[in-house]
Amino acid sequence: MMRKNTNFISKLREIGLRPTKQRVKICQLLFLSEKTFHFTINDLVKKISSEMSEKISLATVYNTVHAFKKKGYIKEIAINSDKTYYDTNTSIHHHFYDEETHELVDCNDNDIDPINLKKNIPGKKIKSIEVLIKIASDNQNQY
Amino acid sequence: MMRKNTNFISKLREIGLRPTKQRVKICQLLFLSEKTFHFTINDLVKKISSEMSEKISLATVYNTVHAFKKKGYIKEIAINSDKTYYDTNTSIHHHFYDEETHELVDCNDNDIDPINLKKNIPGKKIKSIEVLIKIASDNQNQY
DNA sequence: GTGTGTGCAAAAGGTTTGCAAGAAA
DNA sequence: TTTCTTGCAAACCTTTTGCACACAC
Repeated sequence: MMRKNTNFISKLREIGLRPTKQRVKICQLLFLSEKTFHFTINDLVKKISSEMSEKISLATVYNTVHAFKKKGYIKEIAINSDKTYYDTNTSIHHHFYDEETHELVDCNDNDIDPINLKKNIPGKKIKSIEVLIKIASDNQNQY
Repeated sequence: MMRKNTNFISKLREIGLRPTKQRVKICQLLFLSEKTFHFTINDLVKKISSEMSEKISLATVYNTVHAFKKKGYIKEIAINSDKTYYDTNTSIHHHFYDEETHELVDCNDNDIDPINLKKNIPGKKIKSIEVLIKIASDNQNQY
């Protein structure tokens, strides 16, 4: 436990961020568990207030999440939605998005063939390739 | 030209929408050209005000676009939560998204193999499969 | 006339920003 | 002491909503 926090402090230092207690706390919430997961800023804020007496300012949460994203510790998932979804799994993988429940589920590597892109855009570099599979109940219309 | 407008009126009637002059105008802007294109609500509003003296209320633009989407006349593209992007090309196809210019470019069918999904989620139906390829200049970092 | 659709302004929801006070180096 | 970070509130932007008036049928 102490061990973990020390790791987070190094982790933060490595990317040039001062290990403030807010950042270490957010690190714990995002990276302590083995399992990766998806979250929104709101999810994270709720998690924070359920685990701490003092709360972390919204601005700080946004700042920290942006910094982690910039450093590649987390990924943003492309979904047209009213909020931004993040993923603590930064490896290349794809998602199912349930339009009704707004739930996001990982799509296993075995479940989809690798995307084979035959075109490049001159002068441009590919930053990411994401597949989003939108799903909904079997027994209803789209709307 | 008159011919086209008459078509739009039928098109609207077919899906149970009264052909008001606002809806016909938006039809013209979206469907008159052979070429399909991508747009945001803001793009559309600007187009409207550059072509009409009277402008169409924002609420009406949103209502109309939502109605068209619901009826399958246009498609929403999953990119991120900043704004909603629409496509007048409703066929299955994928996109390049330039993170710097925020430009959206169609990915040709020949440029990418069809997505082969081997997994189903029980009780759920697949509504869409979208591939988004994020690109940026060759000569810079991600941010 | 009846029922829809439009326009306006206000509100909502998520996200960003400016700045003073506080913590880390 | 200097520089970075936090917290707060206000600002922002896109999208939604409520309601009176206007239009389509």
